[in-house]
Amino acid sequence: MATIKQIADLTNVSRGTIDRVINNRGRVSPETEEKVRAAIEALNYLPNKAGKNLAVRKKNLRFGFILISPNNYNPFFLDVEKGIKKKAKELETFGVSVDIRYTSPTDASTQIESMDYFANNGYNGIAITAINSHGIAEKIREVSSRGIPVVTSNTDIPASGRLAYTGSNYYQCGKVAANLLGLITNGCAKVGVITGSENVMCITERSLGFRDYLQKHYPNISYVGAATNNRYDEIENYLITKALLDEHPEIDALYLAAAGVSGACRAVTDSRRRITVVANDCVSATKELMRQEVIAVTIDQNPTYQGAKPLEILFDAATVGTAFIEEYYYTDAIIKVRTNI
Amino acid sequence: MATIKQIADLTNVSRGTIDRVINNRGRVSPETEEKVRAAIEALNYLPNKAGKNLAVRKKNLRFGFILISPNNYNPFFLDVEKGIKKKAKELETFGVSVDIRYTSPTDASTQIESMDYFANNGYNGIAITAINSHGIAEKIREVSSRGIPVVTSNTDIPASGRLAYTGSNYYQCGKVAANLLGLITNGCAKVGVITGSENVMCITERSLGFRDYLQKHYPNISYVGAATNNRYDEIENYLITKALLDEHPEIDALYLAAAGVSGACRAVTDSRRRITVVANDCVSATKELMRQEVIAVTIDQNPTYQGAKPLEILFDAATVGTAFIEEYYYTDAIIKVRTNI
DNA sequence: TTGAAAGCGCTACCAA
DNA sequence: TTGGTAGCGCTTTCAA
Repeated sequence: MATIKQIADLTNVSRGTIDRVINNRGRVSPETEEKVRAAIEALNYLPNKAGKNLAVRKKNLRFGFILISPNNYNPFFLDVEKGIKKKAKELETFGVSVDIRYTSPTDASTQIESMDYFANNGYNGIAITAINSHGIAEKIREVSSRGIPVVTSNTDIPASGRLAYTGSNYYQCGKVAANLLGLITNGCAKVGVITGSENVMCITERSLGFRDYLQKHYPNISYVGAATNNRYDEIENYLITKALLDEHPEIDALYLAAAGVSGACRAVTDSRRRITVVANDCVSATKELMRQEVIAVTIDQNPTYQGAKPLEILFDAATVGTAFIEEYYYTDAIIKVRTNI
Repeated sequence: MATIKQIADLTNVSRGTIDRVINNRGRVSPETEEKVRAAIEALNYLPNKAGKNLAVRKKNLRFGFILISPNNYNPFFLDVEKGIKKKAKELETFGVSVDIRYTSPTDASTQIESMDYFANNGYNGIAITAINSHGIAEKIREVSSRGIPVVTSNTDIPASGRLAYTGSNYYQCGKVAANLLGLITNGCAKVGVITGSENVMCITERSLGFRDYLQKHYPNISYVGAATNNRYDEIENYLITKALLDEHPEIDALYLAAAGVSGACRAVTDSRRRITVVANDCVSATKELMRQEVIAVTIDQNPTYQGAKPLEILFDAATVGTAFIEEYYYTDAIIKVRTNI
């Protein structure tokens, strides 16, 4: 509970100099630095957040968020957007402003362009739902090296110099889905999987976790086949699901590893077969389908957190520094059934 | 984003007076008050949290938490305690200190005594995992009317003048448990329920939600019978569960509505029958039993939140005031299976 | 009833 | 390289 002032009194060094030592701003002689550090140690100094929060107003921090457009592509990002806006309001009181730029989930160039825009216009940090592309990785590296921290959200690009990742542990989500499918089918089923483009959603990871867990724990659940949707399109999803079900009349369970639940579920209800459906995420269409008992259970991934947390991380990085920031902020695998949506 | 200073400049009234108006401290003439309120409206003034947080240090706030002892009675409260300690550390930076007093889950007098202790020793707010007793309700009313806000946690006493409640919506938890039991048993089972003392855990609410949902949605699940444990004792729980299972050999599903999973599950494994077990909470014994696939699924209630949130509410009440504080802060019904614990 | 000023802890700036 | 000072927004105290 020591303060900078107390350290100043103890060491007979001015508060400004103490500040320079604490925040490694340089321009301090080795002797005074050592003296100050000793006092910091002795008094067990910890920076006071309230003080910092007040002083940071003068910096007029600005953060940019590059987000897959929820309206044009994937409604999942609606809740991410909610999280962004809520946190942005919260940060207003600290003089922080937040701007969002929306991009396509497939076109890396719009994301790169937005990165440049934020980086070249004085923004102090960037969050991005990053497309899995080499160009993005390079751009993140460049921006980071210019001293602008970047946080990935929802989709990670590990080897890019980004400060942190917030989002799902996709492999685990797949395992949880398999776990539930096993419980619901009493460990006996013929299962099909509907997957999607691997550009954004790390769907391969989910499918992998799903298959691994089934293989290990449920010998009587057989993996019949998978269908892949490479477009962001409910109709395409309907068609590939229908084709899979037609081709495999024995399928009695379905794992929807990607977005596009409406199309897939329409094919399920059209088939008039009794199929246990396990999905991911919890957009409004999913909620409705759970109420209708078409989808039995879904694995959600806390989208509002994925919007809010990156901004919190960037704010912390700008105030208390990057020392205490971890690399991974995984969201829980949140199980939803019709009674807890 | 207006500040008190800006309002002062606009109205030619001093900052102290503005403060008196904003916080209703009185001693302001009607004319100036009106003038100030108009300016507040016009500039859309919102108090700045960072400023308040800094100034509040001088108050040296102290909060008391009255907690059912996790070590002597129910390990569930271990995680509540964790939440308390984490938030207490966080609040240290604002000059706040937090003290915990532990009580029995059955003896109301120790809780009343602790309430008096906190109230008579200058504490600025009290959180309590309240026993359902008339004496407690009266004491909460008394303390509240003395201007010390009280927040109930885990167990509510609505008609007591308490400021807010944080914790489970027990009825909903019961519904979720029934929902899952229905899914896992494919809507066909003979179910028994193990309940416990209704003093603390609102177990009646859970059982009610459970039965209501089964009745409404699963006509082929029959409710065979219930056993009640009135002691906080694993052995008692073992004995009553064993008795229930012996009495009803047809039981193939069990809902553990109360604490005491070890005893109940021992009776289940001893029986060598295949029984689908749905539990509540996620203490370490529960986790282990899920790994062993004795318990299929459990409904958790975010105990750390139940420790942290009451302190946050008391802090907000002491800084920004009680105007924006809601009455109910329900925790989600968190579904846990072996892959997401 | 009102105003002026100090102070909460930290940071930034200018002067030395 | 260091010190002094003003200021972030709010509260409190003392004086008028």
